[in-house]
Amino acid sequence: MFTQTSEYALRAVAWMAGDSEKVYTTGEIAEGTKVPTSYLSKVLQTLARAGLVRSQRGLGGGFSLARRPEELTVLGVIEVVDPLPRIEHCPLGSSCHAEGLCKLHAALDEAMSLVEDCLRKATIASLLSDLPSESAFGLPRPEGGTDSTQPSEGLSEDSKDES
Amino acid sequence: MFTQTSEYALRAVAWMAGDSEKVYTTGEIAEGTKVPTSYLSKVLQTLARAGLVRSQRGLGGGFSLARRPEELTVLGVIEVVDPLPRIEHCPLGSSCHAEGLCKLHAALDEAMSLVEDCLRKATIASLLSDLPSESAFGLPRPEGGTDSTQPSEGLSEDSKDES
DNA sequence: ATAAAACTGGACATCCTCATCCAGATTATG
DNA sequence: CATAATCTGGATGAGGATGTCCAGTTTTAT
Repeated sequence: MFTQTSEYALRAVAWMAGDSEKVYTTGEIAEGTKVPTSYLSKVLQTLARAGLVRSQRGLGGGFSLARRPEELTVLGVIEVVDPLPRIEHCPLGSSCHAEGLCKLHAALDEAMSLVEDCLRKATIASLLSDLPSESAFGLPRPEGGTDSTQPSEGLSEDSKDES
Repeated sequence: MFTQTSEYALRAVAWMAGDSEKVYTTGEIAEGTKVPTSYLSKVLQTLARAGLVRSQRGLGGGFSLARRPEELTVLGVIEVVDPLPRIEHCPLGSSCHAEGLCKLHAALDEAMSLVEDCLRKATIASLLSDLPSESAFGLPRPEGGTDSTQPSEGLSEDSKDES
């Protein structure tokens, strides 16, 4: 359904969101997510090029989330590494005089749109423990639940440079 | 999202449902659905083994639907050729002490379940013209929406041998 | 400056999906 | 029976997704 690569990317982002400010090395993320280290390296590069994570070379370097977990969605990560293949028009084109084929593809694409809607609503922040008793990690989870910040994924850059 | 093979199988079934009693040769189905003939041959074999279509060798032989279009669902065809990969449990298993990973996979699987629900409701019959003025095919579409006829897909055989 | 840590990017290996081809088996027709 | 039509099933190959490896570059610490 989703590609392995997408799933790896999501594991990495979700895991890094556990401490969304920290800088992790590839090896740390690989160990925490059980993703093959050298392959994860490629996936992280893709995420970095898309601006979802920041990369820092050299001693003490690594990867860190470029946005707050509330601003990241499951769909946004997927779209960066392996976009869902929407069916724009019947693959048989103009020659589709066949009975059900256009409707078939419309039905398949409708299912795809349900997936998109569902995963667009799922922010990375929503994946972290929302059980109030579970805040044993010192993470000052941004209060207020689904707050004012709109999950915006497609932006290539924004000017929030708080470093 | 869905595999090419699933999509081919669905094209074949949907196309054959245009005249659900007729016997089609592989070549006819391939031409009508724009699926590579020799690959379609494999796909039809899979459908035949699963009992969704009947195969008949020899001169005058070919493939025909083994069930009425109202009894076939999009999901049923998919499950036969390339089942949707549901995520039963977190792939990280017992070592998943990570924050969001279990919830991540739960979210992904929830999306999958939406797809299943959506495609289970979509019968092959529903892909044929359902414009009420368009009932030119003598198909008494099961009135009343979700009616009594249960789309039952997984059966390996049933005793409705009306030939 | 030097060394160590860490990402970057290209080359390469492996596996699976998609696709083709063909010899063989089955069936209808004359 | 002989022939043609048709499915069956195995061998084979192309291409992409997945995964590995390593030399090169950047950065920090001493």
